[in-house]
Amino acid sequence: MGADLFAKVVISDASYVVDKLYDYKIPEPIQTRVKAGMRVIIPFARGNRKTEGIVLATTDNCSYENVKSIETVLDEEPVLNDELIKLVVWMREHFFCTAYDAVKAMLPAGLWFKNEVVYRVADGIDREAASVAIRGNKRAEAALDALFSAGGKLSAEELKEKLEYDSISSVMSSLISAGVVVANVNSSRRIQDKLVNTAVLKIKPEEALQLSLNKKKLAPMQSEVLKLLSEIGEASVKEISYFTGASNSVFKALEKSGAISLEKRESFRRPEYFARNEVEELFLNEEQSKVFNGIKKMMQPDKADAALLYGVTGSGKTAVYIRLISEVLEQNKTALVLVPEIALTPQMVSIFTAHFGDKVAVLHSSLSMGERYDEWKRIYEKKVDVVVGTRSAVFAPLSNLGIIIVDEEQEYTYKSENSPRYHAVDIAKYRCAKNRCLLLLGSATPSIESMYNAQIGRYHLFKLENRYNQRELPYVLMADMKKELRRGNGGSISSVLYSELKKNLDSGEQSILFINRRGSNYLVLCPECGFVCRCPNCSVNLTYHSANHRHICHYCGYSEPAQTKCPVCGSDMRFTGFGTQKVEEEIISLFPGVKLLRMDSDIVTASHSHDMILSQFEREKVQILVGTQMVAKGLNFENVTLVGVISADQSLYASDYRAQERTFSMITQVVGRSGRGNKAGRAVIQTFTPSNEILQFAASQDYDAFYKREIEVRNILHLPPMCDLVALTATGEDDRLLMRCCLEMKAILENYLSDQPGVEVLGPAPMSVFKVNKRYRYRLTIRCKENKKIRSLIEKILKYIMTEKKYKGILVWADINPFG
DNA sequence: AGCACGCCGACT
DNA sequence: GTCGGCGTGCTC
Repeated sequence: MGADLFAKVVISDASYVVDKLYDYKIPEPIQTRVKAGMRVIIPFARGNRKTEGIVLATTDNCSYENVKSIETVLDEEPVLNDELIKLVVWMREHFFCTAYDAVKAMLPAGLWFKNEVVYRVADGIDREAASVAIRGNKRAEAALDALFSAGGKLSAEELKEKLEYDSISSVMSSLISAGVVVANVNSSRRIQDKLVNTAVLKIKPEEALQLSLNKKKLAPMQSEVLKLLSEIGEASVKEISYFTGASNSVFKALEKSGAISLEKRESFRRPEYFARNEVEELFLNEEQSKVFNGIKKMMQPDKADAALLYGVTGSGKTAVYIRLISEVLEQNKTALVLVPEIALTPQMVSIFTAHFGDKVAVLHSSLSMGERYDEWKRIYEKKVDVVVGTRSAVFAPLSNLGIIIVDEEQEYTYKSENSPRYHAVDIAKYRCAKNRCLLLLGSATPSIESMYNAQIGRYHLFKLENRYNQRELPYVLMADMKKELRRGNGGSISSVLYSELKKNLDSGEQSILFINRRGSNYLVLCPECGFVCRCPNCSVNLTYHSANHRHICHYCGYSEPAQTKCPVCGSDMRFTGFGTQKVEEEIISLFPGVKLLRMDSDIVTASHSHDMILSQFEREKVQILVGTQMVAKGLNFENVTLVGVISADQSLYASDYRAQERTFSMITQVVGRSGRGNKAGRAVIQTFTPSNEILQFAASQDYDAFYKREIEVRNILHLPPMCDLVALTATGEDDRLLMRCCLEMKAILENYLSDQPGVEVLGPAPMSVFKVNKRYRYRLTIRCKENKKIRSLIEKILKYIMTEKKYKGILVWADINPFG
């Protein structure tokens, strides 16, 4: 008898309140199989319902008396390594999520298990014997009827459907304890490993060649196949058939003769990227070389460090990244590159695949589940050294990390909006510290936080201040929309933008118009009585969508047929707003016959991808491209010499403290799209407040002045990076109860934090969209320097609200430094 | 959060 | 006796 072994397990469906480590005994027969990082099925709670969990550690002692045993092991190999297991625990404490929230963020969905409880009639029990055992319980009889009529076996889902009552668990557990029924868990994965039938040469290549030439002994097709295999050793049956025309019987015959064997080999589903055959030689200019050498010097073995690379748009940050990664690979280490949104930066992917070929894995949201899973597996199996991906790729199971690069680190897409509410840069920092490697943040407009860290010496700062090939920055014009209005132009195109567009149409150069708003938004209102169509579930106005002629709520998805008459006074309703569609219509009426393309979330669907629209724009020399956020990033077209920002104001005067920063960054990016070729670029920014300081800084592309002003504001108003803002958001259907709940949370916070200097609790404030899906939303904001004491207080408050009966129906969550 | 368990009243 | 409703407290 070996010594007892125990596992520390976290449970998949545990709520935040009961989420902790549970001890389970590892039964003797599976003791050698169970390792930390493997998922298991365990009995949990009083009903011993079969639950998925993951082993975080194994020990040889256990202080808990009534310890239960692991039932089955789901994985053959750990799916999380030691580093990621530690990260799970860290995330749980820092982001107020359950351990399994963190686990799920790390694993591709294709690897998740679907655990289905299946009930089966116990061996040797017939219908009569079952009745006797349960002595006439009506519900149990009904369940037995259903079970027997289905042939003795039903999943919990199927059984629930057949019975008229919801809670089958108590009935089923009584049947199980009566020995009439047994329950099993059927764990299946949504994505299976893809296996390909492969022909493998089993004799020496020379021998195979010899044999293939012996036409008397061998059928012609067999000889063809052997000849091919003598050159390449092995290939998939499908490929060989394609080249030779050989049928299945040919392979069977060859296998029988012992010349080849047919084996199932693992294959990887990979998306196709536009093949870029020529790998451009990377020449770094003097400035780039200096930066490259500086950063390279920071990459000392076994040294964690961080750097910020501030490089103006078009200064060639990517070339520096590539050279640094090559350097890392030479040291036999791996590299992780995060990008804000791959679909918007296809160029970036093609550059990386061109340079590192099959050594790169790409992870992003538009991959199919199978592709995503296989890319993950290639990383896990150490088949790749470089990973390029969006937010969740920060969890890529690369071992031996040498560098993590976060490109355009200020982008909001790095912050997760759902639990776990992490920021990819924070995770990257953690991983770099643990792996003792370099964190490199790159940006044309660094976040105020990162630049501050650079200023106080926490990050090394590197600058690329010149555009590649000394290209000039675009010349920026401001259009005063107030003046336009006074002159009687109520449209969305100012006279300045009009004349610049005209110039480009005449010279055959292309223009991009940027609308900082989603989709084809039209506010629907009555011009007579002022009635506005509003969502019945949320406190927002509905917008008109021409695609389906309906009014739609952008928060909950509610929609109704478009109304043409005002329901209050009967007048004709009017659509107003700066949607892409409206701008499109205006352009067409201003420039009849113009070639124009629109790009927004309505147009960009599965059938019309970004790539297709953009390549059409380039190929057909479309004169004007009108679009939302999508046109702001990464596009690189030589013939674009004019960019127009239709309205800078909505974004600039948004209510959160990051609005200025976001607007500056957005305008800088958009303006950078202009003049990427030999011709100089222009940009027009339309605004009602042309004297606004931030817009002035953006127009002159003066990041330093912008930073100086913004950090002063943050200092005076006590905002990040001078402190942290921890948000406690609560939602509920009962407005007054919700308010009471928030006030109690505030009182608890103030009471326990009174000894902490400089800590302040703000709110409760209604969220900018006060009501979503019939639920009201308030937020408390704690202004503090986040620390262990505050975190544990917040954890206690969350647990208290979640379990307190009087607050039934209220949901609360915490978010450190939320975006918006 | 589930969900078993225990207590209690109603009904056959 | 048996059924179902609801309050209580635990989850290795």
